[in-house]
Amino acid sequence: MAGINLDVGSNLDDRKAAILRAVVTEYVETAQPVGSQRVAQAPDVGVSSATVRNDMSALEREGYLVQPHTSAGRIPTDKGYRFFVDSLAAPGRLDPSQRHRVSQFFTRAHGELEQMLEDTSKLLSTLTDYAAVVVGPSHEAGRIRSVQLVGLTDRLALLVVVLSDGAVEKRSIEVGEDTGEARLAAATAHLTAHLVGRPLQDVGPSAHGPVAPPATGDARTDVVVGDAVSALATLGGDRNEEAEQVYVRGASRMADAFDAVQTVRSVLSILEQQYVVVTLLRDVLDRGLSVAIGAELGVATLAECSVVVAPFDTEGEPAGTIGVLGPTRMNYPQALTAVAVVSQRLGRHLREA
Amino acid sequence: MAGINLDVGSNLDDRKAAILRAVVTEYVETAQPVGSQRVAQAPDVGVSSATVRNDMSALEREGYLVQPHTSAGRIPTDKGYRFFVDSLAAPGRLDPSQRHRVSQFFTRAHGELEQMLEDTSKLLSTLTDYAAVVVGPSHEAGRIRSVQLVGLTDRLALLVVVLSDGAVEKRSIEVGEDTGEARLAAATAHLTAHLVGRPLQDVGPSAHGPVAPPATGDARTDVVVGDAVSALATLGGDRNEEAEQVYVRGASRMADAFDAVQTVRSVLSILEQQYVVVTLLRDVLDRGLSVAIGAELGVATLAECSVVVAPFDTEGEPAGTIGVLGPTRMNYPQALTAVAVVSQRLGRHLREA
DNA sequence: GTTAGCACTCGGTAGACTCGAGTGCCAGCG
DNA sequence: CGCTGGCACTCGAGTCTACCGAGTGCTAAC
Repeated sequence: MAGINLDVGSNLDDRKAAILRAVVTEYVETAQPVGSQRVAQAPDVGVSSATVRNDMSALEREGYLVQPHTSAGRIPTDKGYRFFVDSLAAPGRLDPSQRHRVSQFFTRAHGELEQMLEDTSKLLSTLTDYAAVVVGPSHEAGRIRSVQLVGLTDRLALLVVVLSDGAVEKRSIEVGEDTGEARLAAATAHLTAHLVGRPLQDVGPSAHGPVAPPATGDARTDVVVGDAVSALATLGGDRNEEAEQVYVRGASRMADAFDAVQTVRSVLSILEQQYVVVTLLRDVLDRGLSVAIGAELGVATLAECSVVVAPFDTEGEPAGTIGVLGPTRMNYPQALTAVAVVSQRLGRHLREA
Repeated sequence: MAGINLDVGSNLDDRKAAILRAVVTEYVETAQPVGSQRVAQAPDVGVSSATVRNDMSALEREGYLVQPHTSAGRIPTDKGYRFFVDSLAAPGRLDPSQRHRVSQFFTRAHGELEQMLEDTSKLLSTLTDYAAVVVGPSHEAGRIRSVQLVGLTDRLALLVVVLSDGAVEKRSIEVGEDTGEARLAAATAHLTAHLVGRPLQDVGPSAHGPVAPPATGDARTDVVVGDAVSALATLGGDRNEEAEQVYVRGASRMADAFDAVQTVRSVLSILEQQYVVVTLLRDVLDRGLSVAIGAELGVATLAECSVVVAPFDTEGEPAGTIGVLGPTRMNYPQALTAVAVVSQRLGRHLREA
């Protein structure tokens, strides 16, 4: 009956929670270890520094805080940040100037999806002052909407495929010298007749499983068609693996976030590996999180980084992911609202376009 | 008659030149100010350290070297690097392991131009350990090879344009709800008939100058055609300004090159502005240079950087530019050969593809 | 349970000192 | 005459010490 706060590591005293919040807030702002005195001055901590000291040493024992050295202030651990983030209310509103910027951006926005996603990444990066990532829709389920062979030179033709989601892919194929426009047109017609409407995945070099169109009756045309189908197959293959559109912007801002050049270097080099970044975001979402902090990311070189993510969707369907990568010492409330607002508006914008 | 080396700033004594070269080489390697003793040990400087000292102080007077502090070794100035670079023989050969890597790369290389250029940028970056830039061909002179309207949804169609150089561009346009496949096909046929073969630039909204196709006789089809032409016009516009394909890779390597985080930050932020990077490379080439050193770049924040560039061409025609951005303290011989070799092989590869 | 007070810790800074790499200059040598 | 060995000098970097003060943990009092 007496002890309300005997549980270790899960729930905290109201006061301890307030103290922890104060430490996080202060540390995020100043990047300096926070002392009891300063915490005692925080508005929603109505006790003396001595009391704060007691609670802080308890918080340290419970793993929420650490001291860089004896007799220095404290800084939050990953666990401390985690508590802080979990205790945040629903994302608030952006400050007016940022709201304005976001509005401007989305009312002025135009153009193709790719451009849109890239610009969104830039926007998010400037809003938060961290690196931003936007992952576009994966086309896995795309159906072929149009197939066309366009002659470029005597021996070179371009296969252009339009998928149902508006993506356009191309692949050049070599053709025999005597392949005129007529034959290309015939091949195009043949491909169109047999492949439009099918999922890209289904197309492959006949034999086993994947669909290939039947012979046309003209041997040379068949060769062209065959080459085109092979090209289509490689296209389908490519897309499954890693062909998601990824836009990482504002990586340079990571240089401000850390003062060890070595850290900057390793973080940047991660950001250059798009595949890793995508996996990272996906993992976080798969775990049902919207924030991953330090070691939670599971990447050693990102031990000092956190990620804030949100999916966006267009017509009810999940369409992609946006996220922010910053130091663990991140302004989480700000980042969370920025990510939430942008993902929402992006989805809406795409739905309307 | 007597004084052979009275000219200041242009030609140097053989010995002074050797000394300067030694300083540059040594400094590039160690990043430490170079003392007379060490220079005296260099193979092609056959004099004592005292003599070297005299020459070094002369070189300092002439602006090729500076002392960070009295009684420290010397480091090269931009002018010193410039002399060093100008005195280099024609680019040599890569070391065997790198030759191997380049060969591997180009024999295995396949796929579309864009992918090729991006990969080349990565290659160049790993070869040199600096940031690499590849600027693809600008399509300014591209002629329209194919125009096609593909229906995506009831009210959305995609305009797909193939240009003579193999580039594919798309733009979505809104259409009336009752625009069926038939009407799109009609519009496509009409556009094809009137626009294929024309330069993209020439296409515009009728009135003045630019070409627009005549009316079809069907009002609703004309609307679609009109919209498509407008979209084409914006496409042409976009491309002129900044639509060059730019691939900057290996930016993270800049973090190793400097130890001031501030410098890293500003260099990275330049690299993120593709437009600036492209302009930079173009300027260097326009000046007829293949290397620009420090202040020569004309960008204050790149005072500690140098650039090595080379154009590459496909069929005699200049097709693009590749380059490397590193610290002024750069391994110029290495970078020069890497850039030369890669630009040459890239050109050859594209010609053959 | 909270607070004021106090002794204690220890990182960071400033000053004194040393060490040594590197210089400039000079006198002597070939 | 140009090169070289020698020498006095400079000055940054590293080491050591002392000191200050922010911050702590503990204890005794409220």
